[in-house]
Amino acid sequence: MHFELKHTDPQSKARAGLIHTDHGTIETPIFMPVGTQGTVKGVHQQELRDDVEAQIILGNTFHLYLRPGLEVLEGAGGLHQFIGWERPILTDSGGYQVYSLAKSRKITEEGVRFQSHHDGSYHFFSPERAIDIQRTIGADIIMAFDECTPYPCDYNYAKRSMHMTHRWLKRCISQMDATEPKYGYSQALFPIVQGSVYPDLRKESAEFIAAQGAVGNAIGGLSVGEPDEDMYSMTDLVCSILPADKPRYLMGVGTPVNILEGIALGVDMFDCVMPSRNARHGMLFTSEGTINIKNQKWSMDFSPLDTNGTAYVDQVYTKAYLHHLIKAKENLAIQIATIHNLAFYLALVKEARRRILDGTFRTWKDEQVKKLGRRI
RNA sequence: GGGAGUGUCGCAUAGUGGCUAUUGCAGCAGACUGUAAAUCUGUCACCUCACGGUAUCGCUGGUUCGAGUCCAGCCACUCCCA
Repeated sequence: MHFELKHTDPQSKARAGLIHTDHGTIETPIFMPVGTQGTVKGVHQQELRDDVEAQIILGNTFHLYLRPGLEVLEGAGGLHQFIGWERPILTDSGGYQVYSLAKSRKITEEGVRFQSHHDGSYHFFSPERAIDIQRTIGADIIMAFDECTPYPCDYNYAKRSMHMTHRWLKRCISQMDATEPKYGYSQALFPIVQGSVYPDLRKESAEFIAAQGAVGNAIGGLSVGEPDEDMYSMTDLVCSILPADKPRYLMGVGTPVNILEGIALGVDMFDCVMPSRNARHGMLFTSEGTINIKNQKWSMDFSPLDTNGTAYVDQVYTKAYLHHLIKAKENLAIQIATIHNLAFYLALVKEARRRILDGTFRTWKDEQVKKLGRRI
């Protein structure tokens, strides 16, 4: 994998580039739909490719390891083969589950013991194990095993955790060096900056991560409940330290506004469950702002889902129809809403890229931020 | 005509003498950020922005310190026998 920086916006810190992988090229800035269990919930792979126009999707090491398990994944010839997705895949290492499944795990220097929510069995994730599993899954980009700290997070805890994540990173790198890809194409390891919302910790972490010389770098531990201002200031600080010639991935972010602001600060890659999860819960992100399609007020609104939408569902289906489908708990409601939201996110970053390249990003971004944050 | 049974906030339910009438569904809203989430939370008799106030268990009486609960009459519905 290698990154080709095409242009940096002189009026902001936004960048446009290309990430070349063995499964194809990704245009940045990019949003990556989350497909934890080998599926972006509610969307067919063909729709993901042709309607959403996803260029890369995520999988999750912890969840795929628990089910279907490594035997199946290896037997299938890797995750791409297993799920019928020929474009790039990125896997999260399980570091987020250290945060989200805090009730059922125990952290030590050696690694993390998780208790399965399926059968109560115990599973130990070390940095080495996380790499081995990701070798078997076979994603193009794999993440270092880290601890995603919560918010708020005590300074001393954040500091100790960050140093442990750094030590774990060294072990991940060693394990990468000691192993080979299993399916004939290369895999790139991205390390992750931590440090909670503390500038001195973020600076130290970013410098440590930058020094590893990885082909791409990630910012973790944000969008866990902290104010947006903290997310932006930490992102800004970290981006100023991470190398400019490598892609920067802001993990778990975010709302359309978060993403535009992140792009303006120099972030190249984003992922978030928000467009897919919220779609299932009736929340639509549109060019005019967010709407809750479950609200009674849409029952007689026969206008298209999103007049400015680029996906076919935006023009073919009306708000009243989607309102009806979701109230009736029809599966099609989830499919339409998810395709819409993801297509909206992908169109947003595509337009951002175009604006960066033609020099109109900054003013366009400021206009969009005003519109997209609205509730209609 | 005779007999039996049932009436609880839109629907369905719990409640047979004691504190604020239970729960589910539907309805109306809200939340969701590297997915244990097609989930969760609130609200859901009436008035009030709210604090708070006023009611209510088919109807009317009665017994009782106290009635959704016991008694009587009436009304409605269901079932059985003619």
